[in-house]
Formats: sequence, structure tokens, C-alpha cells
Amino acid sequence: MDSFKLVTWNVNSVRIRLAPLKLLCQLANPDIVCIQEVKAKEEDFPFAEIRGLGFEHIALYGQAGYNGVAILSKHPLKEIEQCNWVGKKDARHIRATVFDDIEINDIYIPAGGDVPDPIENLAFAHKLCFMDDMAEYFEQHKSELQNRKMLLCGDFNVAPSENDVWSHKQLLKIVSHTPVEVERLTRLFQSLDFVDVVRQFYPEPQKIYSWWSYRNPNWQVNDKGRRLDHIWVTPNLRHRLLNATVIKELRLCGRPSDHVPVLAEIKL
DNA sequence: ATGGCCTGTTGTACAGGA
Repeated sequence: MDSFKLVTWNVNSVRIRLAPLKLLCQLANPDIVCIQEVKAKEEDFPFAEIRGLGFEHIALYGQAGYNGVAILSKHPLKEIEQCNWVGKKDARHIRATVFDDIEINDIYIPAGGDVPDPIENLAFAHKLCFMDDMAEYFEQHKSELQNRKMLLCGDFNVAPSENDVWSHKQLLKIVSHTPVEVERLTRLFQSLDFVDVVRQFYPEPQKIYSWWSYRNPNWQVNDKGRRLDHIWVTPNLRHRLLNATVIKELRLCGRPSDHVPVLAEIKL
């Protein structure tokens, strides 16, 4: 084995997405799948079914109803930890190390509600604070972190570039693409000089999306998508990147998530 | 770009997603 495939995917309920997860395995055969919006507490998590797909090693930070993240792996995981940014224990981050020294961070940044105003809308304030807290954490620990081989992936709930949305102009005041959110995400991106893996293989100005609303039944025709799901790596992994793809087929299966899996292949 | 949708809850409407 000289490379591994890592997927990030907001499943929008792990229990209801077992068949699509199996399909993902048949299509892409990933070694590691980082999932978000697990929407299950530990005792309700389908461990047996997921181990049955070959993911014997599972790091879970679950809770009932909302949020929840998990790393599903065919290879042993160690140093499993959770961060609770903004002081909330709401299951939005889990970290584990694979292959001796590759640190994987699975992250679910808050969606932020509808109104892009932190005074009027506390969910939006929470989203901005969450990104600030993360950025601060990486900035403060930079000297010890910058030699680590790190992956940051997940549903970041921000489509930063104008080519990450179907219409830059029409989404400027829509939560996920507002300048204040992009500014916060950029600060986080710069904190450890991260590399945007998907953009290495699909450079600007190509349009790429990973989410299409459930409310638009003609999503394929209209293609009003956003790129909310990301895989970033520290610069010391840049030369090991082999490939990246957005697995759009998963939006077409029965009972799809509104997000599709994003895959990176990395040399060991 | 709103909302025609989707999911979980201790539910039989609502919150939250984005």
C-alpha cells in the first residue's frame, strides 16, 4: 500500500445513509471516511453495519438529534481527541492519527442560520466565533503544529471563492458566502498555510460544488450548488497529493444526502 | 435565492439545516 484515499461527507444522519455509504465504498473504496451530521448518540450508532463495510476502527463524537462527527477507518486510529470550540460540547470536531503520523481533523462548522447578522442572529454569531476560535487555536499552537502532517476536512459551511457558488453576486448576502464568513475562513486557512486539496486538481475558475438543496428537485438542471465541504492539508503533504474528486453520483442514489462525498488520494 | 425538502424528536408540529 503506497497511498490512501480519504473522503469527507456530510451524511445528514448516519443511520439513514447506510446504503449510500455502501455505494460509496463500491464506487471509490476509501480507506478513511470522515462523516458529519451523524445525528446519533453512541448507543444508537450503527457500529456493526459500518464495521461490516470494512471500517473496523471508528472514532465517534456523537450526540442525539443534531451535529455529530465520526472517523471511519480501515486502519488503526490512535490519539483520538475532541475539541469543543466556543466552549460548546456540541460534537463538531474529532481528531485521530493514522499511519503513524498523519493527523486527521474532522470538522463540522456551524451552519449559521438564515440572517447574516451576528447581532440579530445568534447562530451566525456562533459560526463566526467558532471559526475565530479555531483560527486562534492553530495560530497559538503554530510552532508545535507546523511540523505535523495534518488534514483538516469536513463540512465547513462556507463556500469561499466565487467559483464555489453558482452565482457570486446573488449569494453575497446569503449565509455561507458572505464576506465576513469568507474572511474568517481565510484566517483559518492562513493559520497553518493550508493547501486546498480539491483546488489543486480543479483550479480556478472551474466551478465545483459539493451541496445542492433538497428543495430544488431540478438540482441537476439548475445546478445551483455550493462548495461547502473541504479537504485541507498542511504544506508538508502538498507533494504527496495524488488526486481529488467530488463524487457527484452519490446525489443520485436512493435517499441521498444533500451533500456529496469529496475524496483525496494521498501518497504514504 | 426562496423554500416546493429532509431528518430526528419523545413527535403526531417543530427545530435546524444552508
